[in-house]
Amino acid sequence: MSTTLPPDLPLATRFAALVLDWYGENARDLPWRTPDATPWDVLVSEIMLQQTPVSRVLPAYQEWMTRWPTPAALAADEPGEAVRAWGRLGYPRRALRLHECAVAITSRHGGELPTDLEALLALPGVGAYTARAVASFAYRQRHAVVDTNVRRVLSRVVTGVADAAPGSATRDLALAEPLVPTDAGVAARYAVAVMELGALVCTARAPRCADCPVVADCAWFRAGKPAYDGPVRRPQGYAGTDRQVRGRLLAVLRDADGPVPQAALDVVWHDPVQRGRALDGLVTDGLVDPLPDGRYALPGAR
DNA sequence: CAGACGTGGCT
DNA sequence: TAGCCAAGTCT
Repeated sequence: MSTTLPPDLPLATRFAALVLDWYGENARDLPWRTPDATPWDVLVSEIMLQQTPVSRVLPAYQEWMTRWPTPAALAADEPGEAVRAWGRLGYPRRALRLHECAVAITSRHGGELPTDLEALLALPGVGAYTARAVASFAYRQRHAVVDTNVRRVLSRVVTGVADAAPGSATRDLALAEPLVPTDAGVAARYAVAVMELGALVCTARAPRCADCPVVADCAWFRAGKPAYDGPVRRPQGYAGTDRQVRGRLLAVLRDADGPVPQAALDVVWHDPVQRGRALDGLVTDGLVDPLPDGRYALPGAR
């Protein structure tokens, strides 16, 4: 990567210009980024991409959008079908919330995604990141859009630290805001560009600094790429947890054509106490419906 | 604010 | 191999 930008430009100006230029040549061709992508397309992709890699989202996304191209289409179907189509993307509550989103959008917003941040934030499963992502990517508004990629990039470039400490959304936005270009359209392209840089170059594991367009402005690189020495992140353990049991229980229901007997669920985990707790949790979350006859099913229309 | 919440690929 | 990591949100 090379640049001929004057080195005396303010960091914010240089950073945005360099990242935008890089994005122009290195952006991936993803279906939710096409010019004809609707706000609904953007929202569905954002929800699916929460904690889930692009490679796994791609096939599920294509199938989902073919089946439910509009919020009204999804709202007209049963929530259990959304959970089933979610497949093995993980965190299936997202499927349920996406269905709730579709219902809310259809009933309260005439079937169109709202355009203002407050209304977006009010939708189920839409938080500080996703609301700004939709407002920016779909409506070309000017917002600081901060996800884990952006947090890492800014931590390195601006703060000079290898990784963002677990922090508040307020602090993240304060760090990101000064770098956002003034013009809304430019800001929207900048938002996706910084994320892309974090996803492809300024990665968590083995950053490709040699290919980075802003390496000359990176405080972390200039400091010799010191190792992260901040607060230790909590372990992410999975084996043996309720989450694993929930996953197995739900997989049985996803793969079944209809309601299943208790016995079909009992075989997936040896410990009846943990199994019962996990099943109760799924019912509480609305991911599983206990039927009057003792069987269990994915949530129906009710 | 810390912890819960899935899943699979990569090092 | 075991652990790390992936476009977060909710409580």
